Amino acid sequence: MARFAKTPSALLRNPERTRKRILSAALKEFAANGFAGARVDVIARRAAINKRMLYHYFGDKEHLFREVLRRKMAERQAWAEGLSGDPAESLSFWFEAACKDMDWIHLLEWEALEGKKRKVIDEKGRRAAAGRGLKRIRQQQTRGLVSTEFDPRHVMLTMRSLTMFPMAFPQLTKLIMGRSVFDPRFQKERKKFLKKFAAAFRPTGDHCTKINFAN
Amino acid sequence: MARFAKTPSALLRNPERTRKRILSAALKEFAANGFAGARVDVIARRAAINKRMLYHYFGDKEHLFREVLRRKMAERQAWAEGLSGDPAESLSFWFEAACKDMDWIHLLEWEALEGKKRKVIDEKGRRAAAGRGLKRIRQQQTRGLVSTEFDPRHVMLTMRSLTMFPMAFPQLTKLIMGRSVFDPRFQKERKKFLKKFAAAFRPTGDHCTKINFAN
DNA sequence: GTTCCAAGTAACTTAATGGTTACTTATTGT
DNA sequence: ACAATAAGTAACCATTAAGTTACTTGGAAC
Repeated sequence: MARFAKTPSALLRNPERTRKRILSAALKEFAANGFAGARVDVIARRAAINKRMLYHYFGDKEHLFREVLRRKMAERQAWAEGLSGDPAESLSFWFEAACKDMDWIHLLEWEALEGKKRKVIDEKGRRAAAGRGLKRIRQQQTRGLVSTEFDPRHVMLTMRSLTMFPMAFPQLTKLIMGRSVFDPRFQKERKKFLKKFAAAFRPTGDHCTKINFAN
Repeated sequence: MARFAKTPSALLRNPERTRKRILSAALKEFAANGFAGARVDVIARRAAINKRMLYHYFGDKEHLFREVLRRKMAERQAWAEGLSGDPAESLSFWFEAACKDMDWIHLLEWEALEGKKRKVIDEKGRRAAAGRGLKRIRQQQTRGLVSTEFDPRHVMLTMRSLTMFPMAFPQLTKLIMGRSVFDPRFQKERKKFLKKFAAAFRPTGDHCTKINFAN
């Protein structure tokens, strides 16, 4: 039962460590190359494990892929729950999140491109998460922070668009902005822009009253 | 010189037709599967030509890919020049364009994901096209149709985001909207939303005067 | 009409890659 | 102590897919 000191833990068998190594290597590889482009041997090499172990733990490439996605999904969903739903805040938050976690953006992008065959992963959970997001937007509408002119679904889709697009299409962003999407100056400017632009979601009717009300 | 009627043209040698067949089959295959995922044999089969001809005309897979991209780029750039730069109009136009030409969206998406190694195709031409777009936006600013509060580059990036995102991430759109991105109802609703939302770009300050002016 | 090159075909080579076989070694429950 | 099982390794296999070799044929120029 007890593990003796003479056995240097780094060299001994350690299923947990092996699993983790495989998963994190796989995340990088799948994010960088998609499912079809990912190389099982590369994952094994980067995880510093024998390729056979990968099949031992995960069955095959497909299952490994799904497991990687599942974990990212869960991480991300949890990550999002603390949000108020105020556009100005949400936009900044999600934009920053996208900047910090390119792997996530890439996985979604690969899913969009390769996923026509494969069924959507964790559809139930994601639909539920989307539902909670919509609810938060509706709350903001009743509080007068988001215009009731807009369908909450369209608001949400729009916010996703604004926050994810630059990282999803870095080459277009570079062409338009003249700066790399990773350039901190771009990120700062963009955040500032989004803050201003968030006003677009606020109630602003034909009558001046609403504007004054919003502030 | 003269071609005789007895030779049924469909069966005879015809370099032009062969090239075109290869290119259009390649477009479909690359758009659907990216560079790494595309299968040369599939392209050949779909083009109803011998695989060897593909190498005869285009050298290798890589060159064929670049040629396909180049052509789409050119087509698309030409396609865009007739635009005024008015947000309401542009948003509708580009959104509709995205709906109608999913291949284009996909190619850009593949470029974003796979293009880290490969250098950007036709960078000069695209940068120039972007520059012309920015100019149009600046014109709209001086005409008072777009707020001078916003950096034209950010306006452009925002407009691209709004118009391309749903098609680029159909699975997210489906999760949020509850409808397929191909559902005509979605497309119609979205166009209506974008039309309203275009107001976000119009000048609208802290003073009521501008709102009245905008309408 | 004969020569010559582009257009076209079929069969092959080579390398990569997902997955497996057959084996050894550590750990653990009894 | 000792099966039984889980963790781990190395070499192998089957398939696939990009690219080639070696060849034939149409047709335009002279």
